[in-house]
Amino acid sequence: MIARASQLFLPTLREPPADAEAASHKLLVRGGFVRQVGTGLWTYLPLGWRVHRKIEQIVREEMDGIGAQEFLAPVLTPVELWEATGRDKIPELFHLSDRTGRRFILPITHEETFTFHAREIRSYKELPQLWYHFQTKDRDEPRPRGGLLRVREFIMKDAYSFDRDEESAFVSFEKNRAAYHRIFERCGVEAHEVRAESGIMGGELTFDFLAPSGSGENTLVRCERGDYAADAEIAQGVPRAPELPAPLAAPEEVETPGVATCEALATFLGTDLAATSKAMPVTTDDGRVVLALIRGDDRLSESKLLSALKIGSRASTDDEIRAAFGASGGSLGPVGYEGEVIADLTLREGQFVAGANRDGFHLRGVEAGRDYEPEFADLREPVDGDRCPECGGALTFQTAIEVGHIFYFADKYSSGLGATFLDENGREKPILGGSYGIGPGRVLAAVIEQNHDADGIAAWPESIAPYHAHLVVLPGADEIAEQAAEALSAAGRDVLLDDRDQRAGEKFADADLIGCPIRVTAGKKSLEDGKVDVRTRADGAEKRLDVAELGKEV
RNA sequence: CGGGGCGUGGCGCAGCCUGGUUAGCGCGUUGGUCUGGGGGACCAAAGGUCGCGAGUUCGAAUCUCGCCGCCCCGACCA
Repeated sequence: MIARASQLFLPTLREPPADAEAASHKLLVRGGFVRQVGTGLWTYLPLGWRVHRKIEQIVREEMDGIGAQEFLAPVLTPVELWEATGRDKIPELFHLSDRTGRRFILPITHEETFTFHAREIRSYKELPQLWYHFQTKDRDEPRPRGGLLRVREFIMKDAYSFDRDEESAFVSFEKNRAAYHRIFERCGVEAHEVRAESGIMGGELTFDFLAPSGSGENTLVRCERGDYAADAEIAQGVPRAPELPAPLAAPEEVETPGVATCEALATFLGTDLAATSKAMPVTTDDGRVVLALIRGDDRLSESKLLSALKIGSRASTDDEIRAAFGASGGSLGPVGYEGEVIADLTLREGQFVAGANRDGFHLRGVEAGRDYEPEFADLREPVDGDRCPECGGALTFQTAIEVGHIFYFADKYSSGLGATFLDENGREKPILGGSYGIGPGRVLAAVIEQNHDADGIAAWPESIAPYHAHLVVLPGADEIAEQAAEALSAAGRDVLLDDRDQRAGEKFADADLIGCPIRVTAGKKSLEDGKVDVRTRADGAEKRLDVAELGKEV
């Protein structure tokens, strides 16, 4: 097809909006792909919507390819469905009422609605089922940010699988997982599957797809050799080995006046910082004071602590610490502490310096299992310099965007909503479910984050480009430009024919900005030899081609 | 929700501290002339409740208070 720029609403800007920071945010606005309506609320302009739709189509083809059936469920949802699963308390939900006072919510995902429909499934003979739709999600986000990176309203492709047993559910899960890899591949976005945080729930099977990006809210940790990838919130890096002093037969108290941090302690004693331990008392939501113990050179990962304790917690107050330990922060340690101690795995072997629970004193030679009995868990934040837990290779850290998420949740929704089936033996069982989400808008933003330069988007992958070719028409070359456009269009290419009455420089700048994979220029030179210049946006390679060859060559 | 910042023609900004003629500048827009392969030049023009509301004052874009909106950091994130 051929679109004429002179007739499009294509408001490109020379300067990025003052409040934009993320590259994708700046370029999407400058290139006339999107415009902001309010915080976290965006309109896709025609150019942006074309990209969105192309991404949708790829997702649709891959979902259909694994036997998924496309639905369309409503946004406005009776609150009773959400009360049935207990999710009506989620703070991100928008609530509203109709004129008679009936209450509704705007869904953040559609598990309830699809499980509601799954109640029509009566027999094991109707299973498995895999359903999906593209539908608007609304979320009362505490802080939308970064243009399209985190928004309050967006379209998501969400799919729901319904199976009779775990074995079957696992097959459904694997199908979706494989489809996701194909989707990101086809969209030209680099995305890595990582095991995601299971949080307090635990036991659930969940993977994120993270796209490395200049801006984002996740940190992707990967092994340089490609055999390990995880979100930093759960990644298990292997830290360097500490230089431990000669072991002692029993802990030995040393006076450490005025030493309040591990750094000061290591300096004072002349030991390796990694040979000290850091005591971080936390108070759980149910009021217990738990001593979290990590190596002196590490930072406590709050997400890992949450997973380990299976309950929320906060740093204990000075008063709570004094009451529990009889000492103040800076001199705390596990030895002699009556409460729970949860220690990082790095402290399992060896002797470390720890607080003595006596102000101004520490203990040398403290050994887990001998001097205190902790529960062990992975509690440390991985850091640059850690080694791969699989192979010992170097780990790299990259900020990333979560572009997809797959989740197996068993009967979590079907039990609340009463979605059951009868098996061969006539026994009623809960249907087992999983959900699979992709945000096309985030994919779109991720592609730009991964493909841009000083001039603009460099370039859209062929598969999702708003147009395949940006045809720059210079004065006098209208006729040959039309022929070139026809040739490209006949070959199945989408053509943006830039027939605006603008300077050459502006058209070239806009072409670079918008980032179609190739730029075709018809100008004065074309009038002499009937050829046009074809330039590849990604690498700047340029060649002159006969109009007749265009369809074949490009 | 805590911290920081911003709000002035379509876009990007100055003016505010130290109140005082018709509120400026660049880009863009409209008309015109010349131009024409990397955001060209010149001429003319249109376009602004200075976020909203109170207050102080003879007088408020400017000072005070309140509210709203937007951005960034943090908390949070099914």
